[in-house]
Amino acid sequence: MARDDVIEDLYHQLSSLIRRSRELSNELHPGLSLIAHTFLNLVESTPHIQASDLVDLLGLDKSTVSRQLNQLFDEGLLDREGGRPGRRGDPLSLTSKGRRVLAADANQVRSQVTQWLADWDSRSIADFARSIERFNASVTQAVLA
Amino acid sequence: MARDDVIEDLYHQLSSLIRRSRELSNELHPGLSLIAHTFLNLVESTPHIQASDLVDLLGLDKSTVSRQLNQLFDEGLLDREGGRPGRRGDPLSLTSKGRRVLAADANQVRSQVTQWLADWDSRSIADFARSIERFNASVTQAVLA
DNA sequence: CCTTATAGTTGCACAAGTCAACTTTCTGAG
DNA sequence: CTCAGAAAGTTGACTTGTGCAACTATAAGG
Repeated sequence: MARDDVIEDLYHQLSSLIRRSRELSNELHPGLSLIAHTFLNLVESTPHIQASDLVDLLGLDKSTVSRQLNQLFDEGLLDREGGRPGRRGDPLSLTSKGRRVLAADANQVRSQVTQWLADWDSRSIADFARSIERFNASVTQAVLA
Repeated sequence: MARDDVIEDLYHQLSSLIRRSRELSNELHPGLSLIAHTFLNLVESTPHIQASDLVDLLGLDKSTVSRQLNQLFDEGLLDREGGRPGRRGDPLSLTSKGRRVLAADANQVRSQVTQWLADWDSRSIADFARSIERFNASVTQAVLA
């Protein structure tokens, strides 16, 4: 297969995947949205993370991050250490409810994905994950360049 | 690595990819949206395709398809053979402008992806595409079951 | 202290989707 | 043949995630 065709093919597969992403999200997270899960996950795994870090890490607009965070505050999943909205550089942390919800969600994700991939051997899954990672890195690099 | 960890890892990679999908789309299609590209592509490659086929093929709501199509009509990229809006089962086709725009866009996509994947060998790209395809199929199968 | 750069918030707009209600248009049973 | 009901499309109201720009509050350095 010529390189152009290989690339064309990848593009089509990628498109399908992306088009289905909303559906995947819904299946995966009956409770949390993908973006909420991502936020909670980052907060859990990154001590002293603050809003602006999320902006950088996720490449989102600060307004998006602000609103998303406020929603998580309102739902009682996240804590603004110090509790003062608008306070610059205030470290974020999970509430115990947040920890619970995130754990439950992660569980759900794991079992859902496990079900999807029932007939994949672990090697193929790992290879797939590596490919995506490499792809993400390639794109990042190309965009920065 | 335990299977759970492999799966967890895949999930994270998948999440990153999905989160970036909007960005990817924008890079890829300065002109057409991903969804518009998909529509035009399907219409081009499927003789006598009609709106309801798009609904089935893409798993979208008919209202979404209807609006999307009408936008493409308005932009003069698509033809409703017979020109009667609302007519059931009316076959869709590209206008010459549509054909032109699609070709240009496909070109742009190809060169953009080629640039991203500059240091991948074709084999890896093909493998990646196969993995996504398999993944999509696995999900479909699991959802149907 | 006061100025200024920056973090966070808010208003406005938009794209893509859903759902449900409605309108057309076909079609098949009588 | 006709007309009732199924299917295809359209439309309206709403949701979610996003960006941009203008604004406000805050921290920090001279």
